[in-house]
Amino acid sequence: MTRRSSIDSYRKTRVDHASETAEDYVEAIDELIEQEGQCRVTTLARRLGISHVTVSRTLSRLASEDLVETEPYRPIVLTDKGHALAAWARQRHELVLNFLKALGVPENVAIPDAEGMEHHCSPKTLSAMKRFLKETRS
Amino acid sequence: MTRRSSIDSYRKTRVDHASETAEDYVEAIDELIEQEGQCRVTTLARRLGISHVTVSRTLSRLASEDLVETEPYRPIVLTDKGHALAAWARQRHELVLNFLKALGVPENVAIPDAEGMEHHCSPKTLSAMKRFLKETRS
DNA sequence: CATTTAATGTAGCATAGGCTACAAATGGAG
DNA sequence: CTCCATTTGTAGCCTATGCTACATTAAATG
Ligand SMILES: [Mn+2]
Ligand SMILES: [Mn+2]
Ligand SMILES: [Mn+2]
Ligand SMILES: [Mn+2]
Repeated sequence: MTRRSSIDSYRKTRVDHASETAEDYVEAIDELIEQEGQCRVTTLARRLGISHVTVSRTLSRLASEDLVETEPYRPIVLTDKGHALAAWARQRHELVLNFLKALGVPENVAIPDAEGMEHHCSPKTLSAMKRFLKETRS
Repeated sequence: MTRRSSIDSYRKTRVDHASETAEDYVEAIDELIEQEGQCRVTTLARRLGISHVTVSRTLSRLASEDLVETEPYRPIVLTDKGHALAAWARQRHELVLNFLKALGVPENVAIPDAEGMEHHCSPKTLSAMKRFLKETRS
């Protein structure tokens, strides 16, 4: 039994990053549909702070992964799978953000930090955060 | 004043990721030098769980950023700048890990999660973690 | 010291995600 | 309906980071 913990940690982080784009996209799409009734490529690009070209290409990949459905010049639609992922990602994001705020991190720092941290929180870490929130609230 | 918070959060996360490789490399190099007296390409590749080819190429970039010094077939050396970054990264990593453990996350989950989360923790988030550790210890 | 093994480097390929410049489609105003 | 502004798509470029296959250098071993 060699020390393979570090290897596994780095691997896990790479895996987290591989799913990060998909999670952030479906999350943003879901929110935009909720807020504006539909999600267009340009709107999404503005929200993510990147060019519409990158968004368009990434959406093709997400479509091939059965997370979104796209038709030329039409609004972006989430598949059932995409919607489920979005719901999960939104819950997790909210939890991590609320946790940081409860820990005493100012909101203007907690918001950007949560955006990155959320993708690296395993179920047990999320549980610990929930526990902390419950204890703090009482 | 439009809602540009999301844009900035995504941007910040992309910036975090851009420095992540450098941070993890110098951190691992520093630890390997401490543990084994020197750091070789192969050893580093084993530790990171990637091929020696990727390590070798990435080291060229880090050398151009004045973080490491490399000579063909020689051990990897950290520059002063690289060593300073390593010291900072190690401190931060340890803090995040200890924080997660103090929060009640089992070590076998805290270790991999900390590896990714560390890169997204702003100074104020780190301060909040330190505060929590102090309060918990007492 | 010759030979084999291990370490390192190099060539070349792939994917993901940035970009600008330009082309084409859509939809609304006149 | 025509024309123009906006949206979307496409071509083509870049960097970072993964890989395998192979070449070369260094080190160990008999
Ligand atoms: Mn995110
Ligand atoms: Mn990350
Ligand atoms: Mn680290
Ligand atoms: Mn790390």
